[in-house]
Amino acid sequence: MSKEENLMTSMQEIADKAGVSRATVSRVLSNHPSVKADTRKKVMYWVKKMNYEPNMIAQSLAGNSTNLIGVIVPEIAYPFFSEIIEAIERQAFYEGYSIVISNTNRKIEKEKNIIAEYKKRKVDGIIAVPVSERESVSVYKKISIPVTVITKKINNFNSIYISHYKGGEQIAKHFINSGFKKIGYIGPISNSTSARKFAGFKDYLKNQGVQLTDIIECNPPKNMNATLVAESVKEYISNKEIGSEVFFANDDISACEAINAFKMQGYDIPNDIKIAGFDNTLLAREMNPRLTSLAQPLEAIGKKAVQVLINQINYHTKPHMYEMESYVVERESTLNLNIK
Amino acid sequence: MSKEENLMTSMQEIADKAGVSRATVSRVLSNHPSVKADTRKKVMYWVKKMNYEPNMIAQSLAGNSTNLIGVIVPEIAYPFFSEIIEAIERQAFYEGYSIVISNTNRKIEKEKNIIAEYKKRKVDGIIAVPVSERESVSVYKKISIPVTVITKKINNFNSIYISHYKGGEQIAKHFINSGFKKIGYIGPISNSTSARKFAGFKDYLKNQGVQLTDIIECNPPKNMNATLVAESVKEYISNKEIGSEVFFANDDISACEAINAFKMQGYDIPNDIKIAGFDNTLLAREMNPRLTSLAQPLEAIGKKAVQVLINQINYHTKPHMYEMESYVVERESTLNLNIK
DNA sequence: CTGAAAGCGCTAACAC
DNA sequence: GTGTTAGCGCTTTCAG
Repeated sequence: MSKEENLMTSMQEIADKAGVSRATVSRVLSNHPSVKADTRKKVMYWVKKMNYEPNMIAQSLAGNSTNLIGVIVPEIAYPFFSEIIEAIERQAFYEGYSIVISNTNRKIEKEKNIIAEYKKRKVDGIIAVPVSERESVSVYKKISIPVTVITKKINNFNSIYISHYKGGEQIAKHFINSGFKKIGYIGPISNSTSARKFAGFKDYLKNQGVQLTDIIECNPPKNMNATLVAESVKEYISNKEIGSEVFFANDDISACEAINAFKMQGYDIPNDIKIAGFDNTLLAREMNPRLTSLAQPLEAIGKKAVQVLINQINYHTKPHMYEMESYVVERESTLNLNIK
Repeated sequence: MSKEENLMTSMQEIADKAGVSRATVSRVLSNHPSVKADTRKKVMYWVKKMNYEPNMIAQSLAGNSTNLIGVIVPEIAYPFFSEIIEAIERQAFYEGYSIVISNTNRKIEKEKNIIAEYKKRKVDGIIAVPVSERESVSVYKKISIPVTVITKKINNFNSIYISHYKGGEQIAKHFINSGFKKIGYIGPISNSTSARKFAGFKDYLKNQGVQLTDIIECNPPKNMNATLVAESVKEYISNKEIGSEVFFANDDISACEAINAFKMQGYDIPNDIKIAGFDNTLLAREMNPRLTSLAQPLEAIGKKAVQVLINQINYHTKPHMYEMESYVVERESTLNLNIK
């Protein structure tokens, strides 16, 4: 029990073995040019032999950088976010960073705690989906850590996002090009982000002289439990005849819920009613029928977020807005059988 | 530009303001009992006032603990894992730990890199879904970091898992109780984990005197892209008439793929063919029809994993096997309309 | 009960 | 080119 803990090979040991100073070992390891090839070789020999691995904690303390990126999302388990996270992890790993992740559950209090935690941990930067444009942002401003915002456009922050308005337009355009005349909408109509999809959708249709036949309003989902959507649909159906051939549901999960609700009332998808979703998550790919959905380039968003953040960390680049391109992925849920 | 970087309030500053030594501040902050109430108050006054936050990096270096848990999963974005991750995050946060996450993509090389990274980072412990029982485990053994394994049972490691064999049995039992006679299976029959589900399923049926009517073999999925399952199903159908009323698909994603394939061939689910999945992920809850599925208690697994790991970290507890209870969640995909 | 002092393992001027 | 010397910000004996 006496001589424990002396197991970690430290830089000093390498220095001793190689007959040089710690500084030289450090130089070799960080590829400092001014080291004689001979010395470098000697040091590397022992590094390999002793299987030396630098202690990142010590490096961080001395060097002022943790190579850690903090990631803040509302809900890790919603496929939309988990797919972005996967992309972030991939790029971060590639760039030599690790990621720490937390869930806000859309609670500003939790978000504040997370940020405080990340600050104490000295993460080099943060990639975040802010809970609230107002409250979150004021917190982000106070901390002196680079923050890159994703999926939302926030002034004075590096932001990587798609235009939800355009996304709505794209769906509308797709519907019209597919020959649909009677078009409906399922989702929130007033919550900020969701409402923008709706606005783009509605405006585009209006410009084309198309009136929305049905609007099934739902509250914005507070979490992945979207059963409210199914209920809204059911309630709507029981009060009113469906006049639409096709619906745009505000996100994939809502689309799934709506499909289930419609089916339960005897409607067949896509024969009686067609539906499109938004986000193009795993749900859209696996649903039956497979879901037409507006694809956000999740892989690209994650990758870009890391790149932009790292730039911000290293070069203090000025905030910039990166609007990514979205596109419609067509699948069976909106097959227009009349047209064919 | 001259006096940058002196912004962080350090412990020394608090000590100065409060007229005590750094040691005392440290004691106050770590709730050391032997501090006069008066002194404590004085120190806390300045801590609050200066908004002091300890530097965790320094704490880690001095104190030998990072309060970091490394999490290793095959695929962050598969709902099964992302739901566990969410549970892990919740519990870890509650216990004062942060989590760093990486994807192995089921590649042993990536896993080794991750472990090396975690080691350099001095994570206090690791929660892992090993890529391979043989190879991964030998790596885990070498590092001197507590490891808790989840979703698999590995000797000499704390393991939190369900019995896949029993899970298979439970599905079989459920089928029989539901009055099904002609039963089929879709999935791998030889890969380790998946094969155990199959074994339990098959054995239970056999004991009940039921022969499997159809076995649609698929390779174990190498990632979330399970289109191979749909192809296997299609191919099977084209060669052979389906003789089963109900199928057990090895996981939810396979069940979804199978449903899509069956539908494409004109079968209605659940009228013509019933299907059950495994894992009870988001997919099962949202699929149409909603999927009967064997539920792994994901929340419980994640929570337990954190608790067990922390115990292992603090008290060097001996490895223990924690077999969690699974259960069938019945939904529309296996509705037996003949029985009603 | 509190302070002084010795690190934790590494980096980065600054000398030689 | 390489070694010496200060730290980074905190914890923790050891005295007093």
